[in-house]
Amino acid sequence: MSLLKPHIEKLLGSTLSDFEGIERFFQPISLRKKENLLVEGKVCKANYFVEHGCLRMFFVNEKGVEQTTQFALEHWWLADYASFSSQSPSGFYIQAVEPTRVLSLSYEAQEKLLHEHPQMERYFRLVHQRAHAAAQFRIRWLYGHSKEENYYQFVQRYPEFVQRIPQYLLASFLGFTPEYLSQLRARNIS
Amino acid sequence: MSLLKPHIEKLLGSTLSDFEGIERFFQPISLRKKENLLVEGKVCKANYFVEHGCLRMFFVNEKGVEQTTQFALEHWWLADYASFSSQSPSGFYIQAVEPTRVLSLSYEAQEKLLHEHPQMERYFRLVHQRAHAAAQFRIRWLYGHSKEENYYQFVQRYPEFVQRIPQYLLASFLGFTPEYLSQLRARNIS
DNA sequence: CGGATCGTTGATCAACTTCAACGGTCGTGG
DNA sequence: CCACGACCGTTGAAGTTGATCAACGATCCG
Repeated sequence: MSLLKPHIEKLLGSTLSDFEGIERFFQPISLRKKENLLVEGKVCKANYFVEHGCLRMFFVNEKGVEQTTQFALEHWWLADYASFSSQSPSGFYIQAVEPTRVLSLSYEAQEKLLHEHPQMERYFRLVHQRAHAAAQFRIRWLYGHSKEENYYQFVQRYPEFVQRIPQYLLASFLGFTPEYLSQLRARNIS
Repeated sequence: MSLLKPHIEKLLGSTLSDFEGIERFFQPISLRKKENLLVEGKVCKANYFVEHGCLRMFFVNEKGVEQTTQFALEHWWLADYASFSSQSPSGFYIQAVEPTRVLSLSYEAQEKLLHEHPQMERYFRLVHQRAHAAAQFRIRWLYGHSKEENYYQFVQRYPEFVQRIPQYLLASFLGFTPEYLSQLRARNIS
C-alpha cells in the first residue's frame, strides 16, 4: 500500500486526510510469474493498480499466437475497460510477466468508492485522460515508423525495460516475430 | 447545441437541471472543409465536441506524408490530450474533413467548469474511460490482422463512413498507400 | 541427466511500397 | 459557360520489408 496514496495525491494535487476510507475498497493480490488476472471469455471484474512487478495484456490471434498489446509497470492501472465498463466478457488476457503485486478495485467497489468519495472521480478522470493521451501517442508511434525503427526507438527509450522482459514478449509487443528480432539484433551488434 | 445535453445526460444517467450553467463554458465553432483546429507546434488549447460533420487528427511523418490517426464524428470528443493536459506544443494537426460544427471547451473553461460543476468530473471520467476502451480495441485491431483484412473489416463495419470520406484518407487511416487500396478494391469488385 | 523453452540462422515466400504514367472529375478564373 | 489545372483514383512493374518454416545450440529447471 505504499504507491497508491502518493499517486492519488500527486494527481489531485492535495494530501489525503482520509486514505483509510479509500484504502478499504482495494484488495491486494500477489501473483506468481505467468499467473493470470483475466482470461479470454471471462468478465474483467476489476481495475488493477500495479504496486510492484509487471503485467501484460494480450490476446490470442486466429493462428493461436499471443499478441501483447500493453504492459503495465509500477504506478499504472490496467484493465480491459470495454469489458470492465459493461461487465461483459473480455477478449483479452492479463498476466503477470514477473512476480507482481497489484491492488484490485472490483467493479462494485469502484462504484461505491466513487459514490462515497466523489473526489476520486477527478482522480480517475485524470488517470484515464493520461491513458488516453498515452494511447494517442502509441497509435502515432505504431503508424509512424517501420518495425525496425520501432525496435531501435523502443530500445533507446526503455533500455532498462528491454533488459527486464524476455525477447519473445518484446517481439510480440512490437508486432513482429522473434526471428525477425533476432535478425535485427544480429545486424546491430556492430 | 442539440447533441451535448443528451450526451451528458446519457452518461450521467440523469437529466440536467442546469444546462445553461454548463453551456456557457462552450464556444461554438464552424469550420469549412480542410480548415484546421490545431496545427503542429501549437498548443492544443481546447477540447472539441463534434456537433455535426467530421474531424480528423493526423501528423506529418518524416517523408512529409500525412498519417491520419483518428476520426471524430458526431458525439465524439477530440483533442491531443498530451498537449491539452500540459498545455504544451502538439505534434498533431486537427482538421475538418467536411463542413463541421464543434463545441470548443478551452483549457481554462474546462478547469472552471469542473470546479463549478463537479458532476462534470464524472462525465469526463466516463468520456475518457470510453475513449481508453476504444483505444485498447483499436490497438488490438491494428495488431490482429494484415492490412488487407483491416480494410475488409473496416468496410464491413463502417460502410456508410467509407462512402463519406475520400479514399486517400481511408488509406492513410488504415496505414497503407492509396495505390494499394486501389488494388484491393480492384480485386474485390467481383 | 533429459526435456522444454528460448534465441539464432538461413532460405524461401507473400504482403506491401515505390515509382511512373495515365484518365477522369471537379472547381475556379477567364 | 468553357477551358485549364489541380487533385484523385487507377494500373502495372520492380523492389523491400518482414513472415514463415525448418533446423540447431544454449540454457534453465526439474
